[in-house]
Amino acid sequence: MADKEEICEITWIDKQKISDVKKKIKSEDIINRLSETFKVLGDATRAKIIFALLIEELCVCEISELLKTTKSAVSHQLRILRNTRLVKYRKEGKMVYYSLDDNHINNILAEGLKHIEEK
Amino acid sequence: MADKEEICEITWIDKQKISDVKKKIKSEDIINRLSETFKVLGDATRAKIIFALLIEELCVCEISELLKTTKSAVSHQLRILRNTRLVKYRKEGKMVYYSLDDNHINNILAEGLKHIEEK
DNA sequence: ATAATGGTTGAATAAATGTTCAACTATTAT
DNA sequence: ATAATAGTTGAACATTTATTCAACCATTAT
Repeated sequence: MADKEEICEITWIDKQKISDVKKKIKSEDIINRLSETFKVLGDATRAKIIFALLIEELCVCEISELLKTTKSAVSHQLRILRNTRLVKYRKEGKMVYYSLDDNHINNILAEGLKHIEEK
Repeated sequence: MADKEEICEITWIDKQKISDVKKKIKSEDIINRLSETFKVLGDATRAKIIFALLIEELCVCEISELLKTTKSAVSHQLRILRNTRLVKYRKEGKMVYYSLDDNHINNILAEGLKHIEEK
């Protein structure tokens, strides 16, 4: 009961709870990497790109036409999607065609949709 | 074939593709709301709070102790989680206990974990 | 070789975001 | 009533982040 004032008033129970949760919680590293992934999906432009690629592969020019933004902006966002292994690409002459590079994306999006459709 | 230069060189096919994707893609509104949800999960502090609440309900003081941050910072993030209906709370005396308020969170996180564990 | 087009990149700018700090409310104990 | 504690809130600050712009590379056509 030494440092009662430090962590709420219910010190003893509190310490039990805290250390219990600390043991059971996912590792800091995993949580950080997971939140990084969600952060990537958490931008409207990138989300639109992904939903478009869910339908079929597209080149940068087509994506920028679709989103009504510059090729540069699209390219910047595609780089982020590439780095997080969410999209892959193939070159065909001058064109670069992007497509999804993760089987789980569909499931992640589907679960997210359930949340927003619920309330 | 009027505005060939505007959208890549393969104008005709391009227009077909674009309008096809435009028809099939999820509505702007849904994509925006979905990316908003992912944005909430895309912050390390909020993600840690959620993973902690996944184990058991906790008061603000316990969460701040667990994350080694101020109660203020935690409270600010909890407000965001409240507004997006990811957590709920109950008051007990001076304490406010938070818990998860969405059955889908588990699934969303699980799908996200599959992605980061894959590569 | 030169021009034109698709795409990438880095720097700069503007907007969004997270934490801190101080002041505040609400509840409990003295 | 007063003090103490749990929690919330708004403003300020620093950091991050997305878009724009210009310059650049790569590929194809003339």
